[in-house]
Amino acid sequence: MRLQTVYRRLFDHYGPQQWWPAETPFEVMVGAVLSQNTAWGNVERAIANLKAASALTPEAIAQVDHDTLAAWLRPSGYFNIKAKRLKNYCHWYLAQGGFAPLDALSDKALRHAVLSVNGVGPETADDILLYAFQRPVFVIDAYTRRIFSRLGLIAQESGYETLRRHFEAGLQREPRRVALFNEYHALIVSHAKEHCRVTPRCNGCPLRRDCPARAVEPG
DNA sequence: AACCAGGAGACAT
DNA sequence: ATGTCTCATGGT
Repeated sequence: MRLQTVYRRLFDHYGPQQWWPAETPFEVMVGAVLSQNTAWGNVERAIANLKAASALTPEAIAQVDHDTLAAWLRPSGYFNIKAKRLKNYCHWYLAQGGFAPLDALSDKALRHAVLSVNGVGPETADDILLYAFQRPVFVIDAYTRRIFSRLGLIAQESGYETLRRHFEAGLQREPRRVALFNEYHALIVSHAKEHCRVTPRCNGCPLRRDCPARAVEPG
């Protein structure tokens, strides 16, 4: 089955997703770090804390002391390490001069720059590139691996870069790649939450005709 | 009451 | 290059 076919089925079933759920590019960046291996609802609580403290700015996060920041981040889990990572990111972001100078970089240069921040790995970097900078990178996450390996379209043991290139190459000829990659990743997350968790819930799954996992829970 | 959630880094091998 | 640990809250 082609990647385009999976996309069409997901879109027809779930509709447009309107991602990323954030009001500004900087909020996307913060959410990208806080969402590492964490349920999104918990991320929202932490971001609400930052907003309530008027601290959802790179300056505020860079300047506040560790314990205060960690307390705001508490609901999103890993609050000590995420406080460090967020501070790392904000110090770097301010040192670069903020959004505009970074936005002037090429896709490749920007990705390399964002990845240089300690605490920003490949998925977090690609969240930031796609959803904050509108660059055509395909985000790979645990859901993507799970769904497409269950469909038999990828090997589960493939590394991040291998998978990213596979998706980007498979969708190379599509028009409006940024909008497509944006919507595709969001649809993957919505689909995983409803039907493709660790223990699959295949009843009503729009991909079940082609998914071997349906045998686990006949639907 | 285990299991899971929109990962990444440090470290050893 | 690849495998194992750690980090931690909140919902199911």
